[in-house]
Amino acid sequence: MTETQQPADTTTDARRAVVVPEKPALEGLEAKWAEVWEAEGTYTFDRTQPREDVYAIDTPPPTVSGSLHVGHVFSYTHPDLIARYQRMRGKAVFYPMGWDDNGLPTERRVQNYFGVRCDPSLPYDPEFTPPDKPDPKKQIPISRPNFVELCEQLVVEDEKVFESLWHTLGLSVDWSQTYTTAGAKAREISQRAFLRNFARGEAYLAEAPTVWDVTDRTAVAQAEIEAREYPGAYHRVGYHLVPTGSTTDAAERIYVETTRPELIASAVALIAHPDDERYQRLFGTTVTSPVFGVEIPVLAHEAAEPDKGSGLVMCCTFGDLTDVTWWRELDLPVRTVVGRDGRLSRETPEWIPAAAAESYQRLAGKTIFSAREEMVALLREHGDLDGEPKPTTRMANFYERGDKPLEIVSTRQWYIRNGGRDAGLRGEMLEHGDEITWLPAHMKSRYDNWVSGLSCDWLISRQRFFGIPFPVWYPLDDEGEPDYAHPVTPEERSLPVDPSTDAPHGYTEEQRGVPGGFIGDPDVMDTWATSSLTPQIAGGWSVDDDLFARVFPMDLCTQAHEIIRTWLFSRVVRAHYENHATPWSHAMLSGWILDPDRKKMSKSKGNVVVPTEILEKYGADAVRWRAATVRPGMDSPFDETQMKVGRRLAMKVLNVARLALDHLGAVDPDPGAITEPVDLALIARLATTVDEATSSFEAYDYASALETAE
RNA sequence: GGGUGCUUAGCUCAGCGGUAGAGCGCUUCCCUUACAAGGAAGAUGUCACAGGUUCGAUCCCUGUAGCACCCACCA
Repeated sequence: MTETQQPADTTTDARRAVVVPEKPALEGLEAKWAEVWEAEGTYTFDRTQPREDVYAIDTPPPTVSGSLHVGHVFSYTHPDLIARYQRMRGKAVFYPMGWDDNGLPTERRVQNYFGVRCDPSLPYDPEFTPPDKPDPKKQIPISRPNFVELCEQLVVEDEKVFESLWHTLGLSVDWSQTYTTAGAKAREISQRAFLRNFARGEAYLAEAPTVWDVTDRTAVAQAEIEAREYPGAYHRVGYHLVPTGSTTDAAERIYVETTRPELIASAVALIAHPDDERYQRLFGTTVTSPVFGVEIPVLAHEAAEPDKGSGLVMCCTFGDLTDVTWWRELDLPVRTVVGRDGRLSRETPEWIPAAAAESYQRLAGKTIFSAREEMVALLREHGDLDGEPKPTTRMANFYERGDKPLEIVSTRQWYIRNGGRDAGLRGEMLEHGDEITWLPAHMKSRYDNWVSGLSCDWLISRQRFFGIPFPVWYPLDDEGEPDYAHPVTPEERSLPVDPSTDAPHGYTEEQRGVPGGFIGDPDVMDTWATSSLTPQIAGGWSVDDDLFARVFPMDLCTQAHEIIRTWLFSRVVRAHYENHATPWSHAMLSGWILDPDRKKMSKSKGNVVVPTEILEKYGADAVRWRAATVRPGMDSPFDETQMKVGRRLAMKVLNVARLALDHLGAVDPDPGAITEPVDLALIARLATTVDEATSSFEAYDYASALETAE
């Protein structure tokens, strides 16, 4: 080939472009049809239909502050496939879309985007405008109302981006049925449901040890905890058998192995298994803690494992969840040293003897990490550390979005009963699970597994700023102390309320914070406490009961399998209380889209495929085709070479249609007009295909339906 | 430690008690205005492994291994 020659296929293409003027193309079809569907209301829900002619879908409201990857695009295609099938079957399809703009992810995004942080003690500044170039190192403190304003401003922008993507993907959503999880309707419904839970005793306020994230300074629910490996070290620490005036005496010691020596100041007991022969003689006696000389009992409890460490464990209030059990069952005192900021308290606790106050002050105000180092130094100085710390890797609980291990602190929080402390209720929750058709069926075991393993009620309050406030105030007594036992609640018709700006009935704003007056509950509901009501919010429970009666209980919920324990379960809880019903008859769980190395796509791994690019390159039909080949619950590696197959198929369908319309002319609609044996055979074959595809779709097996159709 | 799923062609996956399938990829050839292509032909598998049931097992049962995930696990 010489330099002047063109590659053969290019010349062919060029020639075609001239000869075939109207080259069929997929480009631009998404935008064109999205507009037509919108204008004609093609997917508008027909709310005149009775419940039996309606097919209602509960889809996950995507977190708008996050970013979407191609996995979302795949999983959101799945309910659309079902929606389109049900529409073809004549159902009025209720297919709303929500935006999750609530909670911590939004707060974090606002902090980073605008370079601000919320300081609730500041007054509202109506003049405030965020800096043009935010400095992430120097966040500007702003008031809570200012912060919330920025949140609301940002989520509107985010929602536009998401809606545009869903339009491009061709989801047959009824865009007049959108909701947000932080909007006025969601606030009203969330608050109403909460008030009814409270009135019926299903929601309650309790002061109790709480799993606490020191970074975000908020309580965290059991469902949001994940165990991760975390490096630590065993420290062999000596407790003194004979209380002595001086902790440096060579008194007889017994040893515990702890990874958390910084908590020795909060030790309330040493515990061994009742059958552990090594410690029989010590049960019922007291020992003194190293360095501090605090006297604590040696007790027996079955939860102590003889083969862990020395078999003798230091119970602190609180080091871990087992400590909470011991504290409760053995009636131990609370000796908190770790504060909500993750630092050891600055004041020397009152149970530390005066002689040890100086030692404690070396730890005071330090972070857990620094306090641990200092405590090790103290133990060495006192001769109470046996040998060197032995490095180990252990499992520690983390907030799923956090990067420091969770602490346990005693705080006052709102809970909703979910069966975690009530076997009867737990049984009812399991029965709801039995009523759901799980797709795939084995996903039910995750639900059963989770519900059966619940160990506490559902903690719904968060010490954050952007979220739905609890519609609750507390009266202040003559000393100005809140009376938490007698919360004041609003009338339902005044919802939604913000107790930080609204005064309760019977009080005036001047009485806020003064003795004899009131204070508002400062907390907000966790995002799951709101999204647990998506069927009620989308369906208009308590605000549009006619609509709700036509769409609830719903037919289908679709979601990712990793949020069965959070979103799916919490909706079962709320529907159980509010509607005495299982919220849907079917739950379809999507798997993950993995990268070519079979790793889950995630932003932090940097392996995400951006959906806009892939939609741009191959078109919505190609992406949808690929999504439809992935069966419910299956993980699937993203393979770009597969995209062109779907594109080719879409092109084929388009061209077949053109052939039929342009070359064969109009088809006689009268079936009797078809007499040619070949035509009849083809039509019979088509009928079989339709039958097979239909029965696949009836079983929610869109992948088989696709296979049949192809 | 408890639980779930998976293991079939180079890749992604169907399938099923009766001689192994699709798409992509690969090889060879044909065609060049419905098709950012099309058509025809072809190669490629101890159906993870080991037992058992059966006339017959890739499929059912038991066990083993590997991979993935869920739950529990802070001494």
